[in-house]
Amino acid sequence: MKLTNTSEYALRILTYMAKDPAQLYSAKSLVEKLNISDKYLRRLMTTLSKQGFIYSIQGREGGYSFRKEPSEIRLADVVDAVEGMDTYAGCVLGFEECSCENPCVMHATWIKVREEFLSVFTNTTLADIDFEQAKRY
Amino acid sequence: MKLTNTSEYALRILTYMAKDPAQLYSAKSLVEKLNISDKYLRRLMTTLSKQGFIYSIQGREGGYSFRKEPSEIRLADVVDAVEGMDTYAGCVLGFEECSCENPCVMHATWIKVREEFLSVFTNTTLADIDFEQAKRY
DNA sequence: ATAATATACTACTCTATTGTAGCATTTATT
DNA sequence: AATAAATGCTACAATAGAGTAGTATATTAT
Repeated sequence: MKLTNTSEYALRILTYMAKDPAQLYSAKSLVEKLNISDKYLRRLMTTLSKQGFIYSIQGREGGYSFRKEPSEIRLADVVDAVEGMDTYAGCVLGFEECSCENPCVMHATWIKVREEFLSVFTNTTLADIDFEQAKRY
Repeated sequence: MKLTNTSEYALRILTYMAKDPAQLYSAKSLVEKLNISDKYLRRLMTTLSKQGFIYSIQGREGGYSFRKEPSEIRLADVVDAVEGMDTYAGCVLGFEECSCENPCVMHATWIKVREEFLSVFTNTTLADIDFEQAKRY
């Protein structure tokens, strides 16, 4: 029950930006705040830009800002964009053919966990985050 | 929300064996049934043996059988033995210092998912599996 | 125009997981 | 004792994710 580092980074970045969504953020400022390596963050920002979450503005005084409203960005959308959600929707034992109609022995046990994950990640947007309760960023 | 392949394999093997827990299983029979490569399965069986879940009986007519009762093997124990549960207990954004006292912005959202996972995997043993409902194995 | 400052792109390296090959060891059967 | 059939071990190969380096491109201020 662990996202890839890349998904973690993407969520770190976008949740950080969502706290003040109108601002323009430079790669430099994000790197300093979020403890992600410079080059890797830049590459990820390009991905997030191409996926339509953010604008990237090149040149001096450039940076990144939201293209979509935070309320229109679900956590699952972010994960899906950078690593794909397919893995998270699959069988816990790794069987391709597993489904509710053709379940593996773990299916009934696992589905409770999987549904909770999918439910939280599809029903939570960047605008739903309670920034006040957090002691970080 | 995906286990490693190795964890998947370990659970495939042990849940399969748990359906008829008194039996002695050869590596060959497990490979044929469970679609795991021969060498990798053997290595994994040695790990599961060293971790105390199963006996391994060498020589002709050898094989593997349960050392612990299936009712004493929790799913979390299996995952912990082959890949460690630490990753699954951590912060969704990857912050080392994240906790309920010092939460990240995603903490409240993520904890619901994490607790469901930990609860299911620590409260389910190999004996709790409903083999009748499964259409596989 | 030029310099400064920002992002974009491509290719490479590093690391951990996963998978494979070959040989060694063990034990029952004959 | 020899053979056959099983597991054990060590080293290597393949792959994917993560991270790095260097160069190219774009834009603004002067």
